[in-house]
Amino acid sequence: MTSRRPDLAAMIGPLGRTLLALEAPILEAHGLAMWAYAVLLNLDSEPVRTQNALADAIGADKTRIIRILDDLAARGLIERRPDPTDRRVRLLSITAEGRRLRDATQTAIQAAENDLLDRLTPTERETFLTILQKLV
Amino acid sequence: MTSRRPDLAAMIGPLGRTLLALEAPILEAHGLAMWAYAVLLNLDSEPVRTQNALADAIGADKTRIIRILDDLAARGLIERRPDPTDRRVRLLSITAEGRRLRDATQTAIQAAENDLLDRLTPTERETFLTILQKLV
DNA sequence: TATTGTTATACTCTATAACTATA
DNA sequence: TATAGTTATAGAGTATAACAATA
Repeated sequence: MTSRRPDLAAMIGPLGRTLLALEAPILEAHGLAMWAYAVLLNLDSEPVRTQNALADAIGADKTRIIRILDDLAARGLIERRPDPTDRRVRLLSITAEGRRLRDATQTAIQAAENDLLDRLTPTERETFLTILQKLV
Repeated sequence: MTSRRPDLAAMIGPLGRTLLALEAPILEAHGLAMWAYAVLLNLDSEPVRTQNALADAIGADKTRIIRILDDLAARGLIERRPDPTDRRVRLLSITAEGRRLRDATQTAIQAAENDLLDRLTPTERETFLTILQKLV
């Protein structure tokens, strides 16, 4: 017997597109491409070893993030230096300015997302976010 | 003060990719491309007037679905005939065979999705689906 | 020989613009 | 003139394969 619910993907897909459309102008206003923002989000205090690992972490592919890292480094938002112990690998870290930009952008984005989440009751909202984290 | 939650998009995005990867082999096994499946899902008993409307409904663009409709029609899964009252527009309807294929595919997909949803308690699962529908 | 990062290339997906046929 | 559908083309995004440096 079919459960007769909408497909999960049929809901997640459009929701994702909505969020993307919501973020696009905010990202542009902050001078960040989507993947650049994803990179900044995944660079925290501790440096990330290997660009490969970073690419995996954000669901991209290693060849794709190179241009993005070039740009971010050129703008002083991240630092990319060779690992002294293995000069093949690059240690990636976010700079103070990068962190500032990332946080400002995130604040704006989450504010926009909150407008959407306001359709939910506070409990629903809490539950939804918890479950999402559980699924991802 | 920042809420310090992960961005909604940062969770929906990867979840969407996961679902896509989950569906890909199932869709292929049933001989359906992703957008073709989306079309079949949105065609129910009542015919859809204008391809434009259908494209909007699935978040695609009118030029994109034409090839897909051609293919589906050639395979007898949908019917596309001119509206007698305005011969510019096409009336789109799903055939019995199309419905059969769509339902079989959906059953398989939802079964796969259920494996993922099994990480949740029954109540969480219920709430999650309800909230998702509310947001989309 | 294997691995990290890089570059160049090919491929897919999507959007834009121009065309037709109807109205 | 405006609209539905179509086609052709260009552009963006992504993946594949080959390369250099290091281990």
